[in-house]
Amino acid sequence: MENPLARKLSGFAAFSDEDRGRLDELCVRFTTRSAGDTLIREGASPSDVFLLLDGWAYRYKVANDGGRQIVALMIPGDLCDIHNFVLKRMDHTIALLSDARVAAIPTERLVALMDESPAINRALWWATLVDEAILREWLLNSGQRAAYERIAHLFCEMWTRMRQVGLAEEQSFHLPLTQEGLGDTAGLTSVHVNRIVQRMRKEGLITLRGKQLEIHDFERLSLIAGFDPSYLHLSSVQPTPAQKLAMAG
Amino acid sequence: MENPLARKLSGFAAFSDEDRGRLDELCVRFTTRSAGDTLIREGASPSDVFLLLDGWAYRYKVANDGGRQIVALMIPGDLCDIHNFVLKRMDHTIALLSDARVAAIPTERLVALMDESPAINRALWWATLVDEAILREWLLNSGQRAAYERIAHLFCEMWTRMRQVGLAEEQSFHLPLTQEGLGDTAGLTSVHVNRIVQRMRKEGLITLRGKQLEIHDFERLSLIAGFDPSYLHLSSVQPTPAQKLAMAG
DNA sequence: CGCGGTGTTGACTTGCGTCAAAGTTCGTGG
DNA sequence: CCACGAACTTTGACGCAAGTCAACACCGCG
Repeated sequence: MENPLARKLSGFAAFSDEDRGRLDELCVRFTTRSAGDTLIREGASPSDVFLLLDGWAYRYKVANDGGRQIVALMIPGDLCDIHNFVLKRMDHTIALLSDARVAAIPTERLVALMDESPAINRALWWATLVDEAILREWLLNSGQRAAYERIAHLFCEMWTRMRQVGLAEEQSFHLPLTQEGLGDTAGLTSVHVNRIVQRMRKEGLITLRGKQLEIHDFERLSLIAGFDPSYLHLSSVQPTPAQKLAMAG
Repeated sequence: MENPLARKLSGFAAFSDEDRGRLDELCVRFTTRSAGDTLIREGASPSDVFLLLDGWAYRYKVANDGGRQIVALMIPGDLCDIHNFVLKRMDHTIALLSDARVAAIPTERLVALMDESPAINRALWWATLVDEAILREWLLNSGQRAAYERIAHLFCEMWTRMRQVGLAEEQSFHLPLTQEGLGDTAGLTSVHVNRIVQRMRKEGLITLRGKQLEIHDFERLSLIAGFDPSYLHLSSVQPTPAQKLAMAG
């Protein structure tokens, strides 16, 4: 499967050949950008919507005291900002975690596409609402879970999402985040993230080396995290260990 | 102004008389519910979208250990779940914080409306994207701000939103949240919320009594919170003290 | 081969949680 | 109109998870 957008959206629904063609068309013109590049800055009013073809990006906001909060992680197939077809100003910044190929889609093109195809329109709603659902889960993560569980949850989510777009192995995937990046995502210090990663290693749960994360025991990890993938709203998901446990108990 | 949905959406754009009529039509059939009632339960697949005409509601999720996280507060004019026209299962629960009047709009009606009127379609996208923007700000709040700032930020946001729909006085508004509710929203214990509220009182910032919040010094409060309302994407907002400071410095 | 960005470790501090007991407010029914 | 109980608020003593600071080690890259 070539087109990562189609691959992602097909987690929600199937498309006609015609729609398939329209989606493919969006991906043909792209540029290559390097890790660390800022795609869209807070306050800007971009006229393009960016589509990640390859590599990782992230949204972040900064607090008054300079603390950075990563509010979303984006992987291939994710649209960087549908927002801008309605909202005038970006309320956060988007930057790249790794080198990436990025397609810039003129906003009008996307709007036209939603008019042309009800299926695509619906699929874009789906993608937006899933992003929102992920934010809710992250808020639960930040507000209610201890650091150890939080990191476990983040690992489970990213493995599941990478899996869905065909970019994760059975046990491992590329995770281009430093420990500081993990901290900024989970609302923790890099020092504390380090201690947690150490502990996960000691307990045989994971290997994390050179931006490659290997999960040795996904079942145990998801139990620790209280991870239940239903918030990702994928059309077909297996029940997780946590769910099975809930059903049994 | 009668219709709270129209009042809210007009924070984004003006509507033709025809669209105005369509929006009014949505509000005619409503039921009255009491504080504490659950509107939609996690896991359900509702066939109606609820519109809050009156009173407050909230979305929440619970963690494995029983901790409750409030992931959204809803005030009159807010739509409880556009989600369900695309997503099959609710990933969170919606309940009432106060007695409320609620209009149930059949999902198909809403979908039809979006087809009939591009302006309404756009406005609903706007409302959804603003909800998402609020979630991002809450995540920043939870992840990066200290407890005192967090509560201050919550107060600033809710005053601003209540103001926008015409339900806040110059200095005060009805806030039907217990201190435990504030805690579940901000990721804090009710005990700690209490200590913070005490401190805010001592510093002359607020009066909080019997679900009525009075903000004596919004400017100071928003400076403490680092509150910048631009994430609410209202069409016309005054620059805040925090913004003025940033511009000056 | 050296440098900058990471990761690792230890000692120390602190904000917030926990537990537990009073105090207060409010709605309800006698 | 009062009495009662339930829900909410307040207070204090204490513990701990996570932050801070600082030094050092590692690793990959130019």
